[in-house]
Amino acid sequence: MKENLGSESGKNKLRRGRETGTLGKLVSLLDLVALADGPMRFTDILSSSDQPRGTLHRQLSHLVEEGLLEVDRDGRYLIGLRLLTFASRSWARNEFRAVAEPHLHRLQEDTGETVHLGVLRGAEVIYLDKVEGRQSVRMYSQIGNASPAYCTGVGKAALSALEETELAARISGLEFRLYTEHTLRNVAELLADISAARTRGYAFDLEEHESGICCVAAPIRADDGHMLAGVSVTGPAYRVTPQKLQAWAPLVVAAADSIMMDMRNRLGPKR
Amino acid sequence: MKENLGSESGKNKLRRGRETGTLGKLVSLLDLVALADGPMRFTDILSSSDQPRGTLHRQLSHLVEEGLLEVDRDGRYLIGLRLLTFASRSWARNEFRAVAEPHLHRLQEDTGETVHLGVLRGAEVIYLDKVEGRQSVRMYSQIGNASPAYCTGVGKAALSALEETELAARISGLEFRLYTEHTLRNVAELLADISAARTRGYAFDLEEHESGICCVAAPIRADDGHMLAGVSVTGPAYRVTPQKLQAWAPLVVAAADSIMMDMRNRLGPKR
DNA sequence: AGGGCAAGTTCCATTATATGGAACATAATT
DNA sequence: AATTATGTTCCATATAATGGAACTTGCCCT
Repeated sequence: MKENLGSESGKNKLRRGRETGTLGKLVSLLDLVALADGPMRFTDILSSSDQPRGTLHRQLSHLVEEGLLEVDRDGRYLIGLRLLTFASRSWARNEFRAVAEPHLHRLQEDTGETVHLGVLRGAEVIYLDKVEGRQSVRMYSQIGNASPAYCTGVGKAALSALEETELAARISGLEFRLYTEHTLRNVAELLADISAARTRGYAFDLEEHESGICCVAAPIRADDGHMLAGVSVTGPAYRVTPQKLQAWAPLVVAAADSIMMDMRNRLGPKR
Repeated sequence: MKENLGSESGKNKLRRGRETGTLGKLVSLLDLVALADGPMRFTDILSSSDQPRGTLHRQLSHLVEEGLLEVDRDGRYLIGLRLLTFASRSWARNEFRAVAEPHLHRLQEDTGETVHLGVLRGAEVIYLDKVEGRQSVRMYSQIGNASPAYCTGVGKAALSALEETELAARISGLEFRLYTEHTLRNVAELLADISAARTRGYAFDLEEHESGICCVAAPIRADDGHMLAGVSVTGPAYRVTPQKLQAWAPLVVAAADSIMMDMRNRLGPKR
């Protein structure tokens, strides 16, 4: 019933990509529930997925049994706390994050604004850390969040570290959602912006993702380019002028380079 | 209502409780990798799980394909960032956490010490939120972390809100690991402590989980007792004397009650 | 170097597991 | 009370997972 097409020997990069059998279907369900605005009833899920009722019911039961989903007292499904526990460990033991942390704090102190660390996954940025000035409120708001690379400073900075061909492959067929009136509209605009960022060595986000929010970001090439990431300084447009962003750029680039160096020299018991 | 014990005609070979088929095995793998101290090589996993090589290889490949695991450049496996993204959404949309947040901040301001919010899952506490005073460093350190209920203030407070029979069921057969010299040693000691907490209305943790760390915690009964949780104020023993803990107790209880009330009155479109 | 050995990957017949249609239950609505 | 929407269980069948073995690859050792 599924995509059994696709050939034999050789890596088939199907557009549907995933060929992970049972797991793929279950993860799709997790995704569905995670992306919903709130708890979902059985029927909501039934109509959004194309599984028959019996099948869906068992799949959900298994996910609940494993703690990946939970059922509230009204019988509605939501993402389970077990995932939070998994993520907690993942984050706490993340070497890159740990190496970067002191540099993020220094950058925060030097600029007084919020500092972000994010890694590139495909054409998305996943935020790994965030250091704010005064208020520690909303601490988790960004961490773990995945945003399109084309409209974020960290994303564009990371993209600018890619080879031309690799870059083209990643952003081809991208859908450009207009978050604000300044959001880039298509591949051409994005390529131009990235090209500029590449020659400068850093990227800007001028209210492209969220109105009133600007940032300057620098790329981080870690693990021989196997991992691409970025660090940024972000603030409200009324306070963070283009001149300030420009002035901060060297600091951001320096922080990114320091992180890269530390990653290279990290104490490896192995390797 | 869950527990579909062995039962009918099916032949269950494995004694292992969960009967979630393929998913159960994959989640066990996730657990294995998540709990490891660092990245695991294929062989490490092979020897820790009892799967044959071919099988394990495919399972890991599927997990990687879905982003639940990742492979570093040395071919070692670690927990994938995709889980962080799932968790991020789970956390951001968690109604209980959102309702509690303002109360946590007020409690933090009133006491000047760190405030925790945790929910009870089985005999474990999963920390949902944390509000610190000055330093916002280590922000994630607790969130998502799962700790035994018997040695944490939040855990014992939540346990004290259980019915006797339910309580007995949850803590029977518990293994008591001695984290410090003050950690409770067995069910009897735990029951006595919980009994005292129940009459008081709040629980203490006097360096039972971590040396030099004390706290006072109150239980939160939400969703008609369907969900049990707790809120606590924590600090270093040299600064947080038993007298101070005692003095804070009413504040903590008040915060817990306020959260409970807010949960009851939350704007429910449904139900 | 090259021989030996461990680590990692692929293959495919067999078997276990997931599937999905339909019957069965339960709650909501009139 | 009847009707509809919603949730749950059952079981023959189709599908996907299994695991033994063959096959690479990379590393260490004399």
